[in-house]
Amino acid sequence: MGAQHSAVPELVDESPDLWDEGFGDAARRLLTAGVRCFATNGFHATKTRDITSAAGLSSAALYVHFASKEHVLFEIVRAAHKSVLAVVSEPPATGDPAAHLKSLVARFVAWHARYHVAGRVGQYELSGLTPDHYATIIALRQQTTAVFHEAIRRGTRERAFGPVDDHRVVRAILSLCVDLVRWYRLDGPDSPEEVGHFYAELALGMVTAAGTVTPSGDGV
Amino acid sequence: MGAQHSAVPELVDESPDLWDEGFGDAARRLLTAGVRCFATNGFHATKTRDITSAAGLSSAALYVHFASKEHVLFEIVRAAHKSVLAVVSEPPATGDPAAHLKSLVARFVAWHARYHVAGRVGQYELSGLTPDHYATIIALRQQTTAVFHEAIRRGTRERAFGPVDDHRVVRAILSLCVDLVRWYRLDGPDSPEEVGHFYAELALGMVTAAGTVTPSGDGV
DNA sequence: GTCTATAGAATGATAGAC
DNA sequence: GTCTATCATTCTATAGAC
Repeated sequence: MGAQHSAVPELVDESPDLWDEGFGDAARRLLTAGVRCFATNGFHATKTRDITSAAGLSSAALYVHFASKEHVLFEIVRAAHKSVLAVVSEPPATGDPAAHLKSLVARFVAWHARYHVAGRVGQYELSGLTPDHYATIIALRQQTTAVFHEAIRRGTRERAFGPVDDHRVVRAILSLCVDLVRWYRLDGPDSPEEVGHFYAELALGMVTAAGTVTPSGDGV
Repeated sequence: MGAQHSAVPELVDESPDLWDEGFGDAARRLLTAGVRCFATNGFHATKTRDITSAAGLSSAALYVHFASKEHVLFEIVRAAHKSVLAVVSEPPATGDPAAHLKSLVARFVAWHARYHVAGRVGQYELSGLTPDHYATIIALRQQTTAVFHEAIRRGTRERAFGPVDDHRVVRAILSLCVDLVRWYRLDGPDSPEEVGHFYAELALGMVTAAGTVTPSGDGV
């Protein structure tokens, strides 16, 4: 009952590597193989032999480059979250709050489209991490979330957005943007940048037209 | 390295059972225990003993009620998807396309909030299913998706919505609504119905104000 | 239907040669 | 650094008593 009987479709992944310069060639091949395996079948369903054979190595070779299977997962998840944080931390081209938010969302979404395979692992395989590694990832994720909070707060402060609920809107935008790793395909009709622009407009709509609903209450 | 060392936080789940009337008391306890285990640690990380001990039974008792661990997963996922389909299939109270869509989204979101634990399993553990069972679930999911497509198409047909891209908007709305199972807590500030109403407004904003972006193009 | 005991298979990680 | 061989463990599922 291994990966060979998997019901989930194969993934197309032509995205560039995310790995640190410090990794050698064999280690990078193991990480690349690990992403594919973990994204398709999950961390616990992936056998160390699945990773090593996909990387063209024997089963023992993994332990020359990584302390354990969990360390392979950790390096993948950390690289993904560091890459996302770097992308959202780029200064936007303009000072307008609406354009600022749109630029932020477009970059965030384009990343998740291009790296949708690594994005799945980074979002859905966190339960395979040790508590220490899990805490490290959550800290990185909070830095990314903080960038969105600041963009929203700035828009409301400068009266560019409606009186939206900060936390609810940020959660909604992040949900919208992250979930596309579940369905996006690089061989589909839309490029990562096209999806990014489309979702940027949707996000702006959340903080202007429909986002101006009164916080709490019974929703009437 | 079992569930006892898990890094992920405990889940609060006070939602009613989803199980068919055909299941006896022990089988229902096993399904309820299975949902918690699968949602917290994933299908493959969950051992049959985790489920049976949480249900107050010996490890062999599982096989009296289910053919395998995978069958427990399948019954859980099927029950969740059937319940969702029933909820979105309820006829809305009004004939207005905007109110129709809002009612649909509100019900869909309230379900995912109330059953967020089962919702996680239904969305993120599908790779644990056999190909046959996977196909059964995908068929159920497509019926639910079709309800959203029809609601959007009706709004554009009757000029109540902007000229939105059908598939892109449906995917965006479903992403927004489904992803909340990753973060929603029943002991948080918002009730399932409150989140449902809030997200209904966001979804309406997607098909009116910001949704009227030109399909495809370079996004300018 | 539930239990104890265990068969049988698979897996993460290691030993040691080259 | 890579390999072959294997250990020690863990886990699903079954056998058979009550």
